[in-house]
Amino acid sequence: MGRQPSSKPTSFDIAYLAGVSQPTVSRALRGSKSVSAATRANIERIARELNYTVDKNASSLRSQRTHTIALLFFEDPTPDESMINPFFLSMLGSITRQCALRGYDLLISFQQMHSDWHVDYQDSHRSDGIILLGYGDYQLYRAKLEHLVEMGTKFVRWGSVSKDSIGLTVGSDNIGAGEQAGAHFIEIGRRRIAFLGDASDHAPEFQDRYTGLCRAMCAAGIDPDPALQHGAVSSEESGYAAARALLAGGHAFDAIFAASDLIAIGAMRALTEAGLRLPHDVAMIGFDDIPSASLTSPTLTTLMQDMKGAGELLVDALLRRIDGETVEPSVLPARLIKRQSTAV
Amino acid sequence: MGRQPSSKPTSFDIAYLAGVSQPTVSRALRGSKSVSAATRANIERIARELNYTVDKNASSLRSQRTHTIALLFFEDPTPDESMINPFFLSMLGSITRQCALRGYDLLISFQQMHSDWHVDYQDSHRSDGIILLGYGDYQLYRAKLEHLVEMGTKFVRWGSVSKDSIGLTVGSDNIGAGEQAGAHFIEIGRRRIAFLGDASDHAPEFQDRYTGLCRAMCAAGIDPDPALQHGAVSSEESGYAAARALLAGGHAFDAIFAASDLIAIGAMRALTEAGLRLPHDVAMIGFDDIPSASLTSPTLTTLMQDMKGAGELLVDALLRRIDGETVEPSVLPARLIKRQSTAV
DNA sequence: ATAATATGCGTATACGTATACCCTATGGCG
DNA sequence: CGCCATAGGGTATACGTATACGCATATTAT
Repeated sequence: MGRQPSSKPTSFDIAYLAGVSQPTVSRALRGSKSVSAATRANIERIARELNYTVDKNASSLRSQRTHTIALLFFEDPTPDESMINPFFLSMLGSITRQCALRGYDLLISFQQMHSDWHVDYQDSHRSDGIILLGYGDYQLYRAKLEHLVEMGTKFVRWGSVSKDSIGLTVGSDNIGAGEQAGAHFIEIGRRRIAFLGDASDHAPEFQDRYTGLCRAMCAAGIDPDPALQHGAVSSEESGYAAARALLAGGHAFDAIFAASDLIAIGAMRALTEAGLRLPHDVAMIGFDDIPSASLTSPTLTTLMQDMKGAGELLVDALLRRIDGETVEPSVLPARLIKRQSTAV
Repeated sequence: MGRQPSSKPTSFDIAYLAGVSQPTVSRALRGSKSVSAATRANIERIARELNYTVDKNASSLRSQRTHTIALLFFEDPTPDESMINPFFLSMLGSITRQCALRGYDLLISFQQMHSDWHVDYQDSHRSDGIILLGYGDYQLYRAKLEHLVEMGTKFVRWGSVSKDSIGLTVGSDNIGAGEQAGAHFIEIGRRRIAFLGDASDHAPEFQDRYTGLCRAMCAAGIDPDPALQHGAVSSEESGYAAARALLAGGHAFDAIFAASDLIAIGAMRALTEAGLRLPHDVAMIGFDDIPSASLTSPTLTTLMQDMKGAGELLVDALLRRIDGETVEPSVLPARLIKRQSTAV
């Protein structure tokens, strides 16, 4: 039976049926305390019966609040399809869930690092705030972040948390994680520990992981050898190349700390090809605990970031910024997952 | 120098500066042909200078078009965090890109299959249409899809394409893919081929894959043995359990077609534990070509779906439906990726 | 009993854009 | 030279909600 009143009901329709004015309907549904319990109940009942739902556009236009947050995802190296870092994908899950819980919609967009996202999204009133995710050259990033701050845009960023980082940042304790990796290597008797990953200030997170590693080594009285550090971005190929370079360097090593699991997987391939046995000849630790980490042979010891906590924290921090609070950066601990690649 | 006019510029501001009326600004920026080239150029220049950007809410409210599409993602078995099928995640990439290309925003939301998404999203005017993604019990799904159709909601669904499927569907050629798997097994001399995956009408895609397998076997004069089919949902644990059941069944088999790579990976674990050698004793084919498929040992032969094409097709089909066209369902071919698990 | 609140709601209006409609000036045509 | 079509753009208004005010009635304080 088509009992369709021909078009979607508005707050006027339900006001008429409830015998009140339209503003009262608005107040009732938004939970204003200046409407009596009886009236509110009646309005809610009618609204439910009519399948009424607040028009998001009208609501946002009037209140200047969209109840939507935008997630901008950067992919710097690969404009090609789909080889997204699995780590961010799982964070996506917890972010969406957290948004839903808080009654926010999530707008998502993939961007090239060099595009003009900072202009476009700064405001066409699409969202109340922005979450920034992704790796990429930090120095490129920097200018755009500054622009956002200048424009007063509300945003949170996932990345390296330090005093001089721009805007509000949430991230893993990369230094602490690096220390864990180093301590674990030392515990199993390794002393010549290599690091694969960009350790410059173009990649602050990787840099922090390296710093942590060095710190652990120093604490154990070992002097980190700069010759054992080779740059790499987070990809399998890049890890493969870095490991080849390390081998070609001719400096002895008995352990590798890779700045990401993808790097580690590429490196393992290079080492295996070179006839080295893992973990006997070279122990390996990765970073992220992507699903593939438990499928490599040997299975990969790695540092698991708290993705669930990360998503929740990012959303929470952003919403508080939107509400005008001053929010402090926060840091999440990482957990070492021991697998075969460090089992001696 | 803060030359901020205190608040975001509106079309009135730029109309004033251009010496025209507000509607002319609107027309010029939307590309109406009833505004002279000179006027339009002038307006566009001023708009750019002021960093003017059309207010999405006002625009949508007036025009009743949001230029946004919603992506609803279902996860039936796991309400827990993050173990999303990697296949859908990579489709996400191509969907977002395609949306961006077409000038649409993408709203994303994860849903439990049994929640009331069909009511909530049907329209609070958040989006012009919906893309539905995810596995789950099809019979549960069915009723909600019918409701959507009834309400006139525009949507596209990723899934099994058949005559009786509800609404507009885009999907892989699962039957053809199953045939490819079967033909490949037969080509390498296998005849006792098992299938791991739900083959009932609760999972039409898996059912189609099984149908294709059977078809290939029949074409080769082999009679499919129902005892070699064991139900499984798309997860590693489920694949492990199914393979255990298959082994326990006591019926001989020399090949397994798994309905997904996750199932295949779980099954490989079970077989290895049981002392079977792959591919010598049992050949294996999976489905999806997730990143992990090239990391298992042996590496996994699998069917790769055209995710890039899928995303594009989904978005394209939906936009055409939104524009009122009648759109036919479409089917995408899958490609067999041969790896070690079928290399005899 | 009267002034001072508070409660519950109606009136009016603003949010910023898009579109239906109308008007003017021009040019082409007979 | 009068008529009509057309280009170009102005006027008025609608989209559906949220909020600033104001105004009764009910409640308390004095």
